[in-house]
Amino acid sequence: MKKTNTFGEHLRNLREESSLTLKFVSEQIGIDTSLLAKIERNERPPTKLIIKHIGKFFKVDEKDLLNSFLSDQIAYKIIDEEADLSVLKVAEKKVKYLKNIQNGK
Amino acid sequence: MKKTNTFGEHLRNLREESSLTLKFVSEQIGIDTSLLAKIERNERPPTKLIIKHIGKFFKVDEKDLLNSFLSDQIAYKIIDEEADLSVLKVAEKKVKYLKNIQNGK
DNA sequence: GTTTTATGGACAAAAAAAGTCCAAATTAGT
DNA sequence: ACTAATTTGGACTTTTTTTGTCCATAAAAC
Repeated sequence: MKKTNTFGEHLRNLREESSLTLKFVSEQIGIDTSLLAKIERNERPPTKLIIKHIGKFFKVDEKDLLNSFLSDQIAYKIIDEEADLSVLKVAEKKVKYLKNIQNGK
Repeated sequence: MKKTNTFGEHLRNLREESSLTLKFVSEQIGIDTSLLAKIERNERPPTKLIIKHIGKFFKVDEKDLLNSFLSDQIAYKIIDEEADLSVLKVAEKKVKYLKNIQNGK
């Protein structure tokens, strides 16, 4: 079974499994070392472009990374709004509802 | 059973049920008419402060409104990232995971 | 103990959000 | 149909947030 990790943790794992330094990876990816470090610690969000570069560099599916980051964002939002998990259920219904509207009711 | 509505739809319902105009309500709430109209049509997000004022004005629970808005945000994000609903499940796990970290593992 | 690696915070530039204004469109009232 | 009221749309300005870098300190490796 797959472990539940944050995006940053996942990224750090990828890097450490290949025994690479922040400096090296950040240079390959084209961002500052400090920024990459913060992304790994979930102190800064990655941009879509950075995610793309990460996917390419580590040869992992970009879409998976995007989804991982998206679920992080949602989780962090729930936490810092101190909201109940039930909003996720409501959100799910709304997605379906809104998609119906987009097509034809 | 309660209908699934977006925040804006809910707000519009509240206003129309009391037969009030955008102009009137927006003045009470202290924002421009145009802005309130956009919020009702989900073209602009309400700020927390605006939500507070709305709650006060219509005498509905602010917390409920905040949750309603939060689930909207999540739903819209899922839709425009074209993500699968499964990210919600992942997000749920992450919330639990992150809350554990915050306390003591 | 020196060199490499990682972290923290301050800062500047760029991007996004917030709100207003006003004009155009739609709806209601007569 | 005419007028007045209401709602919508978009352009614009100001504020706030985000993004990324730089540099100094801390920690780890050698």
